[in-house]
Amino acid sequence: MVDFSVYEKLPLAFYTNPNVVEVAKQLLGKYLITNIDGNMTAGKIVETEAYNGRNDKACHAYHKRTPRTEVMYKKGGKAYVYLCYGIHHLFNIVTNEEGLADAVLVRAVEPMMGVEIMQERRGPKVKYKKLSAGPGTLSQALGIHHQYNETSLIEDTIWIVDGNEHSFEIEADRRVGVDYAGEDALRPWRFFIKGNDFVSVPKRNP
DNA sequence: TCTAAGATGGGT
DNA sequence: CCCATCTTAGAA
Repeated sequence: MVDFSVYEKLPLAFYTNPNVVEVAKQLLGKYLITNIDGNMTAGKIVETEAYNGRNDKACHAYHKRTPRTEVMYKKGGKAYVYLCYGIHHLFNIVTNEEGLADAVLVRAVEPMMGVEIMQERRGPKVKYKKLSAGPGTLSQALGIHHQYNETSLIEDTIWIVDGNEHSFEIEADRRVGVDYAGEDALRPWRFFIKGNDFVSVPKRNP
């Protein structure tokens, strides 16, 4: 079992980066940790998507500030968790400075710690490789509910550490499920670790 | 007020 | 392929 206490929590400056696409790539290989209901669980981030509030129609905050998207306008380093299809709680990381609404959707993690807890949360019939291989399932596995919207990632409920993993290749492809965004749906803003078993959707053939 | 649609996932 | 399930945003 890995001792995560030796790793440093990512500082606020990591999240206030004005380039959300860069942050989405940098998040790959980092460990997302939660301490919820007295249970510590962690997963390696293996798939992310970047969303830009100013030039990207796929972003919930594109040219509009509403109660739901308000958190994205805050300073980077907070969680944006929203309910999708009335069922799934999708976890995003708010980035950029206050007033600039960018976020990174975490689409998949590889279980690293608390696997028994994750299995318990997901149910007994779920196979290991399906524990956290998707944006809805990883939230369930890590215990992230939309009540954690606006949670600071600099505190001790949900946070991210740098495990100094660099031995992987990054692949890029279109984002999933954003066809409504027209030409912006074509942007290659989904990033994932090549060959990782927990990536939710394989790369399209070019 | 009313309603359509949604950054999904699991089952047939 | 079908559908669960409910908030949100935008229309009326």
